[in-house]
Amino acid sequence: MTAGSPGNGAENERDGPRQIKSVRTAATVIDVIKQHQGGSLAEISRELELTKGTVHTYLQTLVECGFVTREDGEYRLSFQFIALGEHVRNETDLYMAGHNEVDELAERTGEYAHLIGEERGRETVLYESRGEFAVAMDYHLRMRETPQHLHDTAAGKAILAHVPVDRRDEILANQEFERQTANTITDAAELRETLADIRERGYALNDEEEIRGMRAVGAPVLDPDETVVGAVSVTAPTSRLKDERFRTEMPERVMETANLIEVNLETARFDS
Amino acid sequence: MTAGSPGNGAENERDGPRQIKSVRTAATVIDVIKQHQGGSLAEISRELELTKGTVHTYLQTLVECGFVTREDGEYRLSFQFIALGEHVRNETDLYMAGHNEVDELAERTGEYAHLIGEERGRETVLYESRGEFAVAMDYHLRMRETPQHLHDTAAGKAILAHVPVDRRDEILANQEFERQTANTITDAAELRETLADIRERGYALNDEEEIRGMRAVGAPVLDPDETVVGAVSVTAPTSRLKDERFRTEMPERVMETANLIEVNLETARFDS
DNA sequence: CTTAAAGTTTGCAGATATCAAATGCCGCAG
DNA sequence: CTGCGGCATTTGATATCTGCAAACTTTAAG
Repeated sequence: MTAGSPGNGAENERDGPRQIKSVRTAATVIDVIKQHQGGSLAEISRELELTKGTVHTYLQTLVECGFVTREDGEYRLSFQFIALGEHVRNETDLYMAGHNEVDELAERTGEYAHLIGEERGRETVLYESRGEFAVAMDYHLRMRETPQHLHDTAAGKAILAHVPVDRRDEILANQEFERQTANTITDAAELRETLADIRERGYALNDEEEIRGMRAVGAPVLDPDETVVGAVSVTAPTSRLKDERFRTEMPERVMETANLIEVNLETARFDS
Repeated sequence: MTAGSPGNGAENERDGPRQIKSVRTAATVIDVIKQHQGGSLAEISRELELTKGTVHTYLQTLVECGFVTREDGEYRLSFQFIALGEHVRNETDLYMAGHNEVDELAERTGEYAHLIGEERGRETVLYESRGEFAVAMDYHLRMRETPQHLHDTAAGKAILAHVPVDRRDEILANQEFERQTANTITDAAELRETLADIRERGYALNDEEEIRGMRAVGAPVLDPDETVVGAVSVTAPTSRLKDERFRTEMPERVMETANLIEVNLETARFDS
């Protein structure tokens, strides 16, 4: 090797900092298993373009580490991830400060209420509470299984509106605004305007921008020093969320909850 | 090296199948971050007995892969784990077939109800539902954050009782029965007897064996072909769960729920 | 019984983790 | 302002590990 690239065999990763190639590969293996919802050695190795022998070694390792299990010839992600997820949740101040308030919000509104966290420009559902009128939906399965973009949900827009400008620009630059419905905002300029409004009013609306027939109202949760730590939202069918209720009543409720959570965050210290 | 061991530098792993060392290391890094609830590079490398340079490379990689995030100098496990956990949950037939029934059970009894899955001889909480009398407890945090042993919970014993003998022996051989309270069964012979009873009656009791002051009743969930896939349980303070209610009424309720879930498992196909 | 596909093991050569040490980057004390 | 100490980052060199090819075993199918 002509020593041009950094000691590493970095061909794809543009000379970024040095990394452990095997760990990248292992992460890909996990991802393939996730996408395919489990699979055989042959399937996985075909997908990865690595020899069966190699993939076999990776799977042995991942099983041994407890990330993957094998059941009648099929490899699947193990329950360990459920436990780890729970651990991360309980470590997250926003969750500890907010889940009871979100329960309350769901109860008072009768609809779905969500507590949303942000990381790397994506949103993750930290908690979901279902009010009595909220019917079981599959919609949230998808959004809970992978961190989602921020441009097409009420909570996401609420967060985006309160992120420091430089970081916001970075986030927006690094993703396309995928169109989900006819109402999805896909234009950067338009989104920026909306975000300015949201910042002024203190809440965000989602008018069937993510899912047809569903509206949502979201409000940011801010740190004492005005940093966004996440958002709260309520989601309901358009038929139950319109006019006054959509534009006045629900925003007030949601902002109230967000405020309560902010207070909890300031008062209680969740450090162990 | 005298080429005695298999190509690998396996010094600790008794010549088991070949594994990827870096992946093992990465798993250890994740574990250390989990244990310490986040930490700086210096802390982590001290703990691991690897140079800072090396650990730095690992952390770069894990951040890049989305498993770890960095926030003001502290590394933490990322929200990705929450999403992955959710994914695994939704992939699990027992969860899909059981969580509504467990909600129902919690509502009817007013207590905590749990849906438990088993993997590698450990139990994982797949779902928890809180009835109206069940007070918030911290107890479940610990048990939800790491797969637990099976000998000291009602659900665990219910599962253990219905696992094929050879596997049961293997599980019991590979773990000590850690004493949690004065009532914990720590004697293998005694445990075997109890398990025989459980198999006969169809339910398991936990009489302050895991936590002082708490009792529980658990019943196994079986496949069409009699394989255990998990268990259901109800947990309550001893003061609210005694005499008839503990020994007759609650076992019936819990078994009924377990049965309903079995029916759901048979009827519905959850393959995507 | 034959054949094919999937899974497992192994030797080898080249790629790559790991270390030590240099460098850069704070914040703190004087 | 200066120098010190801890932490984070980068780098070159080399012993080690990874990944392939290919043999071998097992399982499923015809």
